[in-house]
This record gives sequence, C-alpha cells and structure tokens, in this order.
Amino acid sequence: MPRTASFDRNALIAKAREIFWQKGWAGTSMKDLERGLGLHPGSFYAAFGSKDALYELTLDRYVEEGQARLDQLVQTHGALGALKAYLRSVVEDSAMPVRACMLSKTLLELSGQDNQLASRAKQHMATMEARFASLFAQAQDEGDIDKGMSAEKRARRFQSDLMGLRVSAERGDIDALELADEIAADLDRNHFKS
Amino acid sequence: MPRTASFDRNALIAKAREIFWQKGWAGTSMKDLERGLGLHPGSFYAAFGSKDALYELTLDRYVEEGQARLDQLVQTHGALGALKAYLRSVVEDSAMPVRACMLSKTLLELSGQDNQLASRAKQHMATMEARFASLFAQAQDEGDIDKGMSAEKRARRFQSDLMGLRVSAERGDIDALELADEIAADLDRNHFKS
DNA sequence: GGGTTTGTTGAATGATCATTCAAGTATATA
DNA sequence: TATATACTTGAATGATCATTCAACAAACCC
Repeated sequence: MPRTASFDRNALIAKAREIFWQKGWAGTSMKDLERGLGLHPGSFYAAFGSKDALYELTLDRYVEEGQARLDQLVQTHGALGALKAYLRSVVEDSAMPVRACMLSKTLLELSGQDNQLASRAKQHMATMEARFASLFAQAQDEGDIDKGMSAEKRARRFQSDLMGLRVSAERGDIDALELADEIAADLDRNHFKS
Repeated sequence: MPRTASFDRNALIAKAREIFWQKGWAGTSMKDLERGLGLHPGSFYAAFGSKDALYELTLDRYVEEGQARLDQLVQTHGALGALKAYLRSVVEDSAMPVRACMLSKTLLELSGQDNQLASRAKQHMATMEARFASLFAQAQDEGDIDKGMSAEKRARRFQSDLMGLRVSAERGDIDALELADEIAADLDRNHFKS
C-alpha cells in the first residue's frame, strides 16, 4: 500500500556524520543538512525526528566504525600492533573529512552547555577506553607489554595521547604522522621489559 | 568634555574569556554576554566592536596569561620543572572554568568552518609550542634532558600530550592529575640519559 | 552653569534558527 | 484501475541570532 522511501537511510547517516564531524553541532544548520542529504524538512523530520537525534545516530555510527576499523587492525597486526597502527590510521586516512576525533569535538563544543550529546560522547569515550584496555591486557598476556602498569591505566594514557595527536593533526601545520610514530614508539620503548 | 566609561575594560575581557571558554563561540549568545558583562548592546558594540572581535581579544588574553603562568613556574622550578608543573597546573587550577584548552576548543569548533578565529588559535598554538621548545632547549643546556631529540620535536610532543590531557580532563570521569603525573614522569624517564 | 561630547539604553532590524504541518504526489495492494 | 497509505514538498511558525541606531543621561571644559 505505502509509497517506499526514496533514500538509503544508511547512506544518509554516513553523509550526516561527515557533515556534523566537519562543521560541528552548532556549525551545522538544518539548511546544511537539507542540502547535504537532499532532504526537505518534512522528510528529514519523518526520517530522523530532529537534528539532535540524527547527531546522536551519527555519533553512535562513528564509534561503531572506529571499533570495526580497530578490529580489522587486530586481525592483521595483533593487539599491540593494532594499537600502534591505529595511531597512524587516524591521521593518514584520507577518507576522513576531519583529523580531530568527533567525540572530542562533541565533548569540547557541548560539555560547557550541559548538552546531553556531550554525555553521550563521554560514554563513547569510556567504551573506546575499555576496548583499548582489553587490547593492552591481551598484549600483556602475549608478552608484548610488561605488566608493571595496569592495562586500564595504559589505555587511559593511550587514549589521551591519541586525542592529543588528533587535535595536533587538526592544526595542519605539523607532521602528524611523525608524531603518531613517536607515540607508537613509546609503546615499545616505555612498556616492554625483556 | 566627555563622560567616562563606567566599567573596567580589563575586567570585562577577563569575564568574557571565562564565558567564551566555557560555552564556546556559537554556544555564547549576545544575551549571555550582555548578562555576564552587565552591558547593553550599544555599550558593548561601542567598547568591543563585535562578538568576534571580543572573542579574539579573549583568545589573546588567554595566551598571555598562560605564558605568564609558565614564566612564573620557570622562576620557581627551572625549565624542566616548569614543564612538569605546568602539566599539573592546567588540570588542578580551580580558578579555571574549564579543563580543556581554549585554543583547542576554538580550533575544534571553528576549523571546519574556515573561521578566522581558528587560524588565530593555530597561531597561538604555534607560539606556545615555540615557548615550550625554548624551555626544552634550556633544559638540554642544563643537562636535565638529553639532546638525542630536538627541542622542537620534544615541544611538539609535549603540547600534543598536554592537549590530550586537557581533553581527557574535560571528561570529568577520570583522574587527570594521575595522568598529568604520568606524562611528567615520562619527561624524566624517557628523555634523560645519565 | 551652559554646551558639548560621550556613554548608556532598549526597542527595532532583518537574518537565520529548528521545527511543524497541510497539501500534493507516488506507489503497492486489492 | 481505484484506493489506501505512506512519502515529499515548501510555505509558515515563532524563537533567537548579532547588530544598529535614535533618544536619553551624565560628565567635563569653558
């Protein structure tokens, strides 16, 4: 009976993620989204409910894709290798519209206004941190990293360095790959006792 | 002949810096500024020209005060000691309205929209980086840090770690002081060859 | 103390914001 | 092919945005 929607919802979310990621929450207007997604207001609100709801969808999607990318790196490089490769991948992947982490951008833009999207970003950061921790634990079990410091603490430090790297990369006037390699080198130099 | 202004311009800039720093550029409305500064639109525009012009003033002020704080730490702790103390100070200073660096917040919010304030933030970051580099060079001359890596590269890494630390601190659910101490410890552990 | 100059006030401006909704359109079933 | 059921369209909404400006008030010089 009904008419079928003419758009690919998944593709629209991906496109919206790109727009939000690049221009930020306040920096993205409904007109930007209408133009970028090719959707008129009625269709937009029927499909996604609100600008905020779509933003949240893109945040979730962002983390899912980050996890998937990390999973792939684990399969090809192992736990420690994946962590090191991830550092490079976030600053060299040309498919990414922006260098800085979308979670960081969301947190910094909205935490001062008590926006619930900032809380969501915090949650996702904790999730990523836990994933890193499990990889550090795995690397410790494999003997690639000593057990002198807990996997959780290492993960926290790793994520902090990662976010710093990505803010630095956003500047555009420094060699982010070199910086990524330095951080990666510290994972070996600083953590491995033979 | 003229009537004298009834407000302390310096104090207003300081207050505006607090507001902008906390709520961000788009998150701060003229109504927020009018309320926060106690200024009606006419006076505001007579005094500062525009919201953007005031934001730029506060950015400049922010960096000046950061440099002054760093200078003071150098006098009491020396070059390397100041760098380590600075890490702690940015996350423990309760006078600061926000944990994250205002330059990072500005860069992440506005670089995707080609706003000139983002360029200004980049400039200031480069200035801070140069200051860090001169402190690392001084520490090297004093024998506190080995010369196996250039002061400029160390500075770039230090600033990256610093920004990561401050983004992490913005989350509020982690022990930022512990993280600061870990980064500070690496300055010794990783860089000193006896 | 009058006149001039400057600060202050707050209403008005036009733009843009996210969102709503009624009218129109296309499709799938019957 | 008729009808029901969604999707699509775009004008309208009311709020809020940064900014302007004309009227008013105060302070300093002569």
